[in-house]
Amino acid sequence: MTKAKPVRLLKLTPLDALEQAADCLKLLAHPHRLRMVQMLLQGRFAVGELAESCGIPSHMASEHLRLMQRCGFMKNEKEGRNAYYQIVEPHLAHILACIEKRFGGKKG
Amino acid sequence: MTKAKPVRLLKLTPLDALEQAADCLKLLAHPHRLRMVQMLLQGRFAVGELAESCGIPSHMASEHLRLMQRCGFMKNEKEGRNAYYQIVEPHLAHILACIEKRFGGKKG
DNA sequence: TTGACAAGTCGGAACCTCCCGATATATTTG
DNA sequence: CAAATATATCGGGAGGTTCCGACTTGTCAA
Repeated sequence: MTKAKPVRLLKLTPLDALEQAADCLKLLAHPHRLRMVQMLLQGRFAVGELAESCGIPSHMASEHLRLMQRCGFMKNEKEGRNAYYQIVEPHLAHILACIEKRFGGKKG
Repeated sequence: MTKAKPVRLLKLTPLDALEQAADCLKLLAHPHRLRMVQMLLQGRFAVGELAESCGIPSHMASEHLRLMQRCGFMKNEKEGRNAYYQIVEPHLAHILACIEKRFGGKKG
């Protein structure tokens, strides 16, 4: 026997799946995008409303939303001159819940 | 009354807390760091073992670990010429569970 | 049709992250 | 002591992200 590494019964996610996961987390890892996701999990909002709540110009909100739409987090519906976005990735609710639990879902 | 924005009873995390959250997520958003966290949630490992499992040189693992230590995710214990790392942020387990549920905790 | 408004797109500057080779420090072994 | 091993640190180049102003497109209202 050659040193016999103790393999300790690990459950490891393959690295290429972790790479996908990392890409999704990178997308979430932005305060304005987190705020938009948090709002959209609670209601229906147009780009301008999301932008105002983040304190950014609406063309930047539009870019953030486009990124999140591309990776399958959300879709949009046009209505007159407004565009309403909607979460379509169900796991976002779980992850946001984790984040809120750690970073002030409650008072402090 | 002036237009009376419908405030829709939203629960919003303040932007500065979301900024902290985003910083933590950025740190997690890397396939090798995710693998290391996943391993350390299941056992005790030295830098070299973590590095080997990620397929990277150990001095790079060391850097990743230092970043995660700085932000309070983990601490280390030296033992002879080895350094063993240990998760100290309890919420990492929850977030990793979310990630595994979405990105192949099981087979596919 | 004209003007105002909402949303989306484009190009570029500033900044940050990732990765690497080289080097440093500490510990054990001969 | 010198050599080997494990970990940590440093400097820099490549590539990516964020943000912004300027512009375009599409819609509604007068």
